[in-house]
Amino acid sequence: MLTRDKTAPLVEQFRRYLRDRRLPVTKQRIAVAEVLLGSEDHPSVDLLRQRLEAKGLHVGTATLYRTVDALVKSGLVLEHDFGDGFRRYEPSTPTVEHAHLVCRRCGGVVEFANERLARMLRMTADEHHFHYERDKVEIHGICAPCRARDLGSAG
Amino acid sequence: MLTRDKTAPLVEQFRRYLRDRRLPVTKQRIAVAEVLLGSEDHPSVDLLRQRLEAKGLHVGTATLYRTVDALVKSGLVLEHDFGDGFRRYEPSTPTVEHAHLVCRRCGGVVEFANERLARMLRMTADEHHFHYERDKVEIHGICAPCRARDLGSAG
DNA sequence: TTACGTGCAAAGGCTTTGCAGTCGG
DNA sequence: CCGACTGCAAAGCCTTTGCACGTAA
Repeated sequence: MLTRDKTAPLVEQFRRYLRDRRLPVTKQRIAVAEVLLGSEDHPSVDLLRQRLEAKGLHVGTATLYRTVDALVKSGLVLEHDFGDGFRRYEPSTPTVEHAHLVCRRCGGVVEFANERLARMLRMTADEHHFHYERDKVEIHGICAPCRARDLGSAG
Repeated sequence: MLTRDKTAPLVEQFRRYLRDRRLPVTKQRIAVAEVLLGSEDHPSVDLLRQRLEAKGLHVGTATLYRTVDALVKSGLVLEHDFGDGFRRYEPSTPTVEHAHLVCRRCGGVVEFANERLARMLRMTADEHHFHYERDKVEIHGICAPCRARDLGSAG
């Protein structure tokens, strides 16, 4: 399966991360890693739980949160807060800088990459003698499908 | 007092906003509006409560949250979530586009304006057939004073 | 074996809601 | 007067913590 091909090496990296600091590689941790690192969207902890459940895997809430934390600390996963009242996560693809288009109608998130934008932000940080660590760029509004739906029904 | 001069008209706008939709102009609402619209930083609800208390004004939690909501809906106040676990607010100054530099050491927030950045984001939204409503740009890292402190104590 | 993980349930922190009493217009 | 507001307290939601038991190495 093609998806497996992309996910497996990431899970392997997580295994290494755990081994390197002499932390046990448990089935729960691997289950969470596989589901999250194999996600192509921005799932919340609750959504991850649902996906695990769907695969017949039950992982306790605390373990789920703790494992997601570990994945974030390992650098393999990015944490987001789009203002939904909960956090969302995504596998981090270190080479591609990207920001998010967040639709307030359907809650959908589309990614976009922009080199110039990234450079501009680093420059700005420099200008303010601010040590850049990371940035967050979001555009909030209505996505194309939702716009079309609006036009279809109301206009 | 000079600060008063900037705040008063904003409070007046809020009064109008309330009157326009036949909502009561209560002393609590005006108290919250004065403190929030007069803030030059990004206070949380809890900080607003402290500032009100300091002025000898007690406003119930629910009322405080509801009034802040009203101020956000009126467009006079912007809501932020910098990932502290709570929301922060600031008077919106519609003419000045600005983004935030958030220090993860001291929690301080510095604003910066960037026309080009703003234009670029609108363009990006367009390219994705996304209806732009607002954006959120944050740079996270360590601010100059905290960097200096680090260098001073750690070498 | 032993340190760390796991799951459950309880606690926490911020925010919202329900309701009796109160007040602006 | 009436509809909306206020304050308190309780509930809600996501997340973290405490603890007895289990498991990777």
